Amino acid sequence: MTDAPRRRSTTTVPEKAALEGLEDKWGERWESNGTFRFDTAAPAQAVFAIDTPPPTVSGSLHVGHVFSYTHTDCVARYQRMRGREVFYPMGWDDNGVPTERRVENYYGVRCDPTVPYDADFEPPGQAPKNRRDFVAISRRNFIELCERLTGEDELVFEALWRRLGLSVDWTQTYTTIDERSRRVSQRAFLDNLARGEAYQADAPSMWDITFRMAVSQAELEDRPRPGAYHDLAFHRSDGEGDVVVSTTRPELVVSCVALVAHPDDERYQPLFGSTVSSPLFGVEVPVLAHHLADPEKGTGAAMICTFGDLTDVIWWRELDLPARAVIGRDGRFASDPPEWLDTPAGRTAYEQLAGLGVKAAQRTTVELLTASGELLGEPTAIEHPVKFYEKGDAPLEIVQSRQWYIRNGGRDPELRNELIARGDELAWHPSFMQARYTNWIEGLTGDWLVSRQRYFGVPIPVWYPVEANGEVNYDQPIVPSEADLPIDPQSDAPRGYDETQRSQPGGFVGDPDIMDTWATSSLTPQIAGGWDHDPELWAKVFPMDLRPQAHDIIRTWLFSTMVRSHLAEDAAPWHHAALSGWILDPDRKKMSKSKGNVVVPTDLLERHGSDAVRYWAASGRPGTDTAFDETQMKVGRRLAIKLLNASRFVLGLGAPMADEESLGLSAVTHPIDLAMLAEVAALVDSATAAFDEFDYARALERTEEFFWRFTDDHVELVKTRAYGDGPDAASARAALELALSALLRLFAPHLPFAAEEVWSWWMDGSVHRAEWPSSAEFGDAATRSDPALPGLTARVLREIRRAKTEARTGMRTTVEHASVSARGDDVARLELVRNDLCDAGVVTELVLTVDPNATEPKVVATLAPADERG
RNA sequence: GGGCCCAUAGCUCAGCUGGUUAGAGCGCUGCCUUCACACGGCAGAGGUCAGAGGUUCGAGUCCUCUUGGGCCCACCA
Repeated sequence: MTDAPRRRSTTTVPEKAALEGLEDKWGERWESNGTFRFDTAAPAQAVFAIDTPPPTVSGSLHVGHVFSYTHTDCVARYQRMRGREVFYPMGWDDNGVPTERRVENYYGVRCDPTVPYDADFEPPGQAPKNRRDFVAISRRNFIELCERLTGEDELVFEALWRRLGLSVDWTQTYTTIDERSRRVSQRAFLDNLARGEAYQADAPSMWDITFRMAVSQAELEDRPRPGAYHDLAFHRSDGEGDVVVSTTRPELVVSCVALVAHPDDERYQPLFGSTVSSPLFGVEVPVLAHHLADPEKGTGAAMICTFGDLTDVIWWRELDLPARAVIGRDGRFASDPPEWLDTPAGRTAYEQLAGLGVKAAQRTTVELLTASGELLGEPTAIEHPVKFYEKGDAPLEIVQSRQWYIRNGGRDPELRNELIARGDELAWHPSFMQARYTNWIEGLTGDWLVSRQRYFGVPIPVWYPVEANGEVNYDQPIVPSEADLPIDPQSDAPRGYDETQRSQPGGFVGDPDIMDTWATSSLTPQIAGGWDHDPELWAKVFPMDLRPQAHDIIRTWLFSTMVRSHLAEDAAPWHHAALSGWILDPDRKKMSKSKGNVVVPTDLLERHGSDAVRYWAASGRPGTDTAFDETQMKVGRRLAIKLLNASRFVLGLGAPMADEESLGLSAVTHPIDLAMLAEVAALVDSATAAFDEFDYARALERTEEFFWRFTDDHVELVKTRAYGDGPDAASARAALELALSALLRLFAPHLPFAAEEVWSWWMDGSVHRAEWPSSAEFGDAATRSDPALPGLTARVLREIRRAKTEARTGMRTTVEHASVSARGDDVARLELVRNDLCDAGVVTELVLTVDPNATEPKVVATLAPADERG
C-alpha cells in the first residue's frame, strides 16, 4: 500500500549532502522498517509477483548480474509505488553441476559413493594442483561440503544485493537445494509421473564422459574442432570390389551396423539389400537406403555406427538395426572383445583397442587400417562442429542408458503446438524474443531428459523392487507418499521395507540419480509462491506477473517453466517475460567470464556509489546488449549528487508562507511556474507510460532530461524571485516543491538511495512506499499555462549567457543592457517574465522590441564596462 | 540452410504511431568558484542518419535489395 506524500512538520536540510554512507543507512532502515516486506494480507488483485531468477551460487556475481537485477528492481519499485503489493523473493541456485565442480576445485575433493561417511572429515587446507590427487569422499561428506560452500557464497551474494539496493523481501528467500525446493521438485515430478508425463526409457542419449552423466538437448552446444575425413574400404560380399566410405570417426568402424546411401543414388542402388564386410573386423553389414543420406557428402555412402552422431540414432531406430556399442560411460573402449566380432582376426584387432580412450583408439585404428591397406589415401583435415555439454570440455559421446524423461512436445506435435500457443499468452519485452522461444520448440528432437548421474541435486524420488532372482524391476517403480517428501532413495527405505532389504532379492533399490537442475528451477513459481505449503499465498501470486531473465536461457529456464506450468496448471506461469541483454566490453565483444570477473561489482559500488551503478544499468534498454561503461556511472553519480544539492537548495528556501495551508498548487500563480509544472505533468505521464511497458530506461531518460533543464534553467531563472516575499515568491517556492516532490518519486526506482535521503528531509515515510506521481497532482496547470514560455525564456537566457561567455566573463557579471526583438506574441510572453530574466541574466535593463517579421527572437546583450563588473 | 537483432557526432546511445534547422551524455576546446552544487557551472566545435532503389506533399523513421556486425537454431557420415 502507498501513501500520498505528506510533509513532515519540520524540514531538516543538512549543511552538506553526500552519497557516501547512504547505502548502509537506508539499507538498515528499510530492513528494520520492513519497507519491502510483502504483505500477505493484500488482496490478490493488488499483488504484483516477480519470478526472480535465482543466480547460480558457484562463483561470484559479476557485473552482468548487477545490470539485469537492477532492471527488475526498477520495475518492482515502480509497481510498489503504483500501489501494487510486490512479491519479490530472492532465490539461490545452489543445485547442480556448477556447484559440484566448484566444491571439487575449492576443497580438492571428489565424490566417490563407495567411500564410507566420515563424520569428522575436514577438507585439505589447499586443493592439490592435479585433480588426480583430490581426496575421494563419500556422497554425504560431499553434499555437506556443497552446503557449507554455498552457504558462505549466499551470504556474500545477499550483501551485494542489499548494497545495490534490490528491494527484495528477504524473508521470502529460497535455495534450489533446500528442503522446500526438494519437496516441491519431487512432488511435481511424481505428479508428472502419475499423469503419464514422466517416463523411463532405455535409449541412446548424449553423454558427457568427464561428468559421466546424460545431457539434455537444451544443454548442448557446438564447438569447432579439428577432424579429418578417412576413406575406408568395405568389401563387397560378391567379391566385385570395395565400397568406399568417408568418415571422421574411423575408430567406430568396430561399431558399424550398416552402410547407408540415398534411395535415389544410382551409384548404390545395385547394392541395396546386399552386404559388405567391414575393414579390420570383417563384420558383415547390410547396405541400406535412407533419405537422410546425402549423396553430396563424402562418397555418398555413410557407415552407421552405434553411435557416432544423432543421425546414427535416427538411422538405427528407423532402419531397426542392432546396437553394437563399444564406448562405455567412461569414454573408453570396452575391455573385452564384443561378441559380434566372430573372426579371430577381428578379435585380435580389437585387443589393440580395448581399454583405450576415443582419441587413442582412433590413432590405433588408423595405424591398423593403414597396415591392412584398407585406409585409402591420406586423411583430409577439416574443422567441423562437435557437440559438447555446455559446461564440459570433452566431446559428447552417445551412450545407451536408462533415463527419465518428461514430455515437452519434442515427440508430440499436439503438445508442441500447445506450448507454442502458450507463448502468445505472454507479453514479451522486447517482443521479438518470442521468436527464440517458438524456434526452440519447433526444433526439439526429443523429450526432456531429466535424470543426471550426479550427487548434489534433488534425487529422483523412486525406488525399484528387486525380484527374487536379484533382477531390478524398473517397470514398477515404488513411489513415496507425499507426506514423506522430500526423500533420498539412497538413504531412505520405502514404506513397507526396511534398510536391510536394500539391494536384496525381494527388497528394493533406490534410483541412484538426481534431477537436472532445470527440473527444479522450472518450478521457481511453485517454490517461491507456496504451491505445496501455503495455498492462500499460491492463489494470490500465481500466475505471476513478471519473469525477468537473460535471453540465453529462454530455451532452458523459460521453456521448462512453461512446460511444468502447462502440464500442471494448464496455464502460462506469468503474464510478462522481460529479457535482459548482455554486458559487452567497450570493444563490443561479449564480456568474457574472465574479464567480467576482473570488474568486481563490490568495487564498482564502492567507487561510484550504488545509485551511480544503477543509473548505468538502468540506461541499458530492455533486451539490448549494453557496453560496460564506467563513464556512465560517473554521470549517474553526478546526477545523484545534483539531486541532493538541488533539493537542498529548494528546501532551503523555506515554506512558501508561514501558513501551511497556502502550500501547494493554489499558491502557484506566476506564468513561468505554471508552465514548469505543466512540463512536470507531461513528464509524469510519459514516465508512467514507459514504466507500464517495463521500459525503465525510457522513464529514466525522460526524467533526467527534464531534471537538468529544471536545475539549469528554471531554478536559475526563478531563484532571485524565490528569495523574496509576497505572492510571486510563494508561487516560485510552491512550484519548486511540487516539482521536487514529483521528481523524487520519478527518480526513486532508479536512484533509490538519493531519492530516499532527500525525501526523509521533508516527507513522512519512505519514498518507496509513496504514491507514484500523477499528472492530476498539477490540476489544471497545463491548461492555465503557456507551453511556449519555457522554451522562449530558456532561449533568451542562453543568448545572454553566450554573450557573457564570448566576453570571457563570469556568469555573475552584470549585463548593462540586453535587447530582444521578436514577434509580438513572443514579446508579450517575455514581458510576463521580464523581471525573472533580468534577475537570472543579471541584466540591469531588458528592452523588448516588437519585430513583426522576426522568425526567431533576436537577442543582443551589452556588457557593463570592465571597471563596473563584479 | 532457417530465424532474430543491430548500423545516427571520435565514443556510448536517444529519436515512440513519418512532420520546423537530427538530439543527449562522455570526450574535446574555451570561459567561470563567496551567495544549492568544483563530486560544480556556462558556452562552443563536431553528423551525406552504412549504401542503393521505392512509397509519400514530406523518410533517420515505412517497403525492397545490398554491405557490414552480433545472436539463436539446424547441419555434424
